[in-house]
Amino acid sequence: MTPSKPIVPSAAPDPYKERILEAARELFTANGLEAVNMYAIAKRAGIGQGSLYRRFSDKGEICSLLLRDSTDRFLLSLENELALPQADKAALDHLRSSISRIVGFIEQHAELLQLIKSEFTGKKQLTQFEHPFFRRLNEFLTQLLRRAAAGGEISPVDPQFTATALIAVLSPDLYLYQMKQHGSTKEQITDGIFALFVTGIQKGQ
Amino acid sequence: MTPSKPIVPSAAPDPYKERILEAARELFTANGLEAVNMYAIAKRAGIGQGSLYRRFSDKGEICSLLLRDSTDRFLLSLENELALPQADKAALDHLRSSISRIVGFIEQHAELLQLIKSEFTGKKQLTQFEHPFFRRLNEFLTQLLRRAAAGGEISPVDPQFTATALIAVLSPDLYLYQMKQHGSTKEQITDGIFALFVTGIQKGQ
DNA sequence: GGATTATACGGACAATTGTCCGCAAACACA
DNA sequence: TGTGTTTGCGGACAATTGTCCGTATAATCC
Repeated sequence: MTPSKPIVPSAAPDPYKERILEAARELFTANGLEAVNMYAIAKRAGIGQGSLYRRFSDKGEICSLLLRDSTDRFLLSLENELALPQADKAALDHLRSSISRIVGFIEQHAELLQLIKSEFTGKKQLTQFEHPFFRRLNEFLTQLLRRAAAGGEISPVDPQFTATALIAVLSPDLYLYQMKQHGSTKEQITDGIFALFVTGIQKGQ
Repeated sequence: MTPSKPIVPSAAPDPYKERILEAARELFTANGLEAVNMYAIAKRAGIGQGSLYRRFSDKGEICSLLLRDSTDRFLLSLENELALPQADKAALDHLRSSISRIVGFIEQHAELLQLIKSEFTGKKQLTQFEHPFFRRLNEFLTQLLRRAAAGGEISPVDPQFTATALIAVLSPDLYLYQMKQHGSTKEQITDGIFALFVTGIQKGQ
């Protein structure tokens, strides 16, 4: 039994992955996302294309992992709040503040998220909603909506569908479109979402 | 001056386009959308790849044109209703029935629309909202929402943003996801959208 | 009507993606 | 330590996309 790897699996899970991510990060920051291809990443990492594709089937997966730290921290911070004891009737306020934070996150990483999404939906026959990030976000939002429903805060909507619809509206695609085509600000977009997904489903009034 | 072409420009705008669309249609129905590539379409149409790419930069554009008849007829029928004299306070009902019809259309052409969308957003730096079909749908929905706002039927939301959000929710992506992952029916999806985009923005109650 | 310019066809070619397999290093077992 | 097995590296290669340019045909102009 070799004590180098089996004992601490997190210490060196795959040295190649690190080198690939390092190479990708360097090339991305130097040339932009679009200008970098898989061959160049393999070359830069000093490995063969086969070894690269064995780990990442496309650029989107590399970007996903580059964002992994950020997304994990972000999702965890959302999820942790969910575990805290809440005052009654606070779920909708909680939803409102979560949406604000999510829009902020989308804004911060719009370009990378957009590429991840297009690669993810392009190859594979998948929808954006099946990506781990959106899947986890969906679970979070569904739970929040269920809580609001249980507390009688909202009219009887389907929490699962509403969460998915909310994610569709929170997608980087819509964000980038509103910015580019209509010069919307982050605040305008957030308010627009509030109107539909907070005020709109609020019970009474 | 040759009297063959200039006089009736609609008679033979581009004989090649017809042959390409014909070839594509045949190959698509025979082998499915995914299995057909641009080279095969050019070969089948009996032309060079250059001539094909001069007219269609990718498969998505070919699909767009294959759907063109359907989309045109559909959008025109929506738009024509808008021109009809309406009773006051009918805009929201009109929106409701339009949503139903749009969901039906999405359902009918989900696969093609999905491919059009992914090609359109993949190459080019465009969002789905910039595709002519969604652009026109957006204008239609915006106008309907403006009318509802003018009639005091809805709370003061931004019609333009709300229309875009509605389109995000009406995208084939969400439709296919709900069907595949949650076994939703067309009716459940339609009801979910009604709750957010009709009942939700309705004024009073 | 002969010369010049414009148009556009189509296949060769470059670029990129993704796969496959020969080969070598690591491992397992006796 | 020798032998058989497994793993996985990496580059050659196939597949596909998209571009480019030599060339033929049509239009325009003396």
